[in-house]
Amino acid sequence: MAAPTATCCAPIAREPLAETEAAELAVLLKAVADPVRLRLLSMIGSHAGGEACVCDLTDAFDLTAPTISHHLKVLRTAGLIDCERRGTWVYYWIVPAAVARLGELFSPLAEPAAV
Amino acid sequence: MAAPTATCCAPIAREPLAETEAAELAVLLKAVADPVRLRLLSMIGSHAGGEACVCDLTDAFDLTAPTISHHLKVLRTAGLIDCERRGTWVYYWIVPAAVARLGELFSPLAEPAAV
DNA sequence: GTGCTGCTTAGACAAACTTCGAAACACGAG
DNA sequence: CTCGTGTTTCGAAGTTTGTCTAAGCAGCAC
Repeated sequence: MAAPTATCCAPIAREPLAETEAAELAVLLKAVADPVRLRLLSMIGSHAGGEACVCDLTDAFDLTAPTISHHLKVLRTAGLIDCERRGTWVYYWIVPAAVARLGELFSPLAEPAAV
Repeated sequence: MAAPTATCCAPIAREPLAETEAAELAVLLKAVADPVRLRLLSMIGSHAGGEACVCDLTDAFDLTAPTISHHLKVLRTAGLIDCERRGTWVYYWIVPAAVARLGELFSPLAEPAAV
């Protein structure tokens, strides 16, 4: 930390991800790094009208309702989806800005690394 | 499970993520859903020449060498990075195709949900 | 060959995550 | 108001993950 060894290779010229930002993005990624939540997100996103109610989502899985509710809460806490109660049912929809941030994250890394 | 209630909303017209594919993508996402691995990936990707040696990566963290090696192995197992030993040191670089797949995953969901 | 440095593997443990069952809350119907 | 349905919250098991120490393998210097 104090004195670089200077025997290996050049130090990192540009450190694109600070420790704080990495932790913040990891929370976002961890929210989608689960098969159930990934499918939930895609179901909500591909649903006609851009909204899906919990009952539809629950029926699509072999999981109990509390489990689905928990996963939805994780996605909502991460800011990836939002919800509203309309009468008996609760409807969920995607927050495009948050999802777009994930997509943009990997764009610069996907290129073949310029000098 | 057996009989759909048919009282709530329309069934999902298009289910974009099959159970198998979701599980496969979750493995990929879980590999980057960690602050340390996220920073490792960005460090390797932003390093001059597109390659980074382990000694540089280890020095940048307050973690022991085995821990860094473990995280690198997770990224390598996921196919996101590759490595080669050249003499004393081991060099890592990014596999652009694998990273690009992550970026493309969120593109259709980031749009404001067509009808 | 012997010793030193760099990196990985193996095993162990604490923390976090996923899932469940039971209970509580919200809303409409009668 | 009371009841039934839909959804969330509350604890509690079982599993996975992140980190460490100790040990092993690979290559350079002498």
